[in-house]
Amino acid sequence: MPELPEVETIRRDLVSVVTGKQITDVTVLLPKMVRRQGSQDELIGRARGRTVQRVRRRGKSLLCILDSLDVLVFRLGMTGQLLWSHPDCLPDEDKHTHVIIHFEKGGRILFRDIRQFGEMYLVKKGALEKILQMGAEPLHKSFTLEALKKISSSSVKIKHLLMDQKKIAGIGNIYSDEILFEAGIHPLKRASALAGKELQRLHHAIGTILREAIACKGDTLSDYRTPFGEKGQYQHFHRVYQRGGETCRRCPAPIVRVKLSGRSCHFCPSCQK
DNA sequence: AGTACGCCCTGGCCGC
DNA sequence: TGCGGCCAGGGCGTAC
Repeated sequence: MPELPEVETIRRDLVSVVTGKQITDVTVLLPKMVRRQGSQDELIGRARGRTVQRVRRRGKSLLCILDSLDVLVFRLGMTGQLLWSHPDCLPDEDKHTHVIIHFEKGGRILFRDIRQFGEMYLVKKGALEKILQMGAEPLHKSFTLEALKKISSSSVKIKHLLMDQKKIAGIGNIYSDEILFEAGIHPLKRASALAGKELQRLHHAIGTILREAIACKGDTLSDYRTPFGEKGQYQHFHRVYQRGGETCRRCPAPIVRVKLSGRSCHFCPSCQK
């Protein structure tokens, strides 16, 4: 479940190996992973021979900006991985490897995805924001308390608001639970009902939790790996996520788990009001 | 406008 | 040992 901290970790690793490198070919093993293109051949044709100028991230999407000003977009869904493979350092492709980006001198990015919820596509740089339709970048300096206040005017549950990619980009089920615990806010509370102090705590918690998780190289509950095959470490620091029934880290109450439109939601009923 | 649910999909886990 | 059934859920489409 790569969320912002995991994708940011992937980005930081990939920057060092693909920046300035030429894409020599693209192998598509599972065509449905390539979306929005007229055909997979169109994507292959436009990517082949181009050089990666920059590797960026927007929300949970990883972006490779090519010298043609085409952008190669990867969305990893639940179980997507971008693994760096080189003649001197495995891994090799397997049945879950759906696309391979070949680089000069033998380097490859393997796009693996066990559940196949991910996707990739190529888009003109100028059309990127319109197609992504993403909200604020929570770690960007433009994401001020005022910006959060504006977003929070709706009456949706705050847990849903945090996970709404059109409002705030990059937060998923794990980090929304962790952020709300850190802020001491009940996940079912209406966004518009949050007091000024609560919004302040929420704004602070978003930055704190996401930065903490990036420092841990993300969260490996099952499938997530960095491009170099490392696991993240943030799972060892969960306050609430997947701790249903266990004791709260701040008080004697047990962590509660509820279902919220098909998603699990964890919180401390005593610390989060 | 908000909410719920099914769909896509695989592997892990449980009970028999 | 194996097999059916259920669960996990990001994002999207649809229904209420």
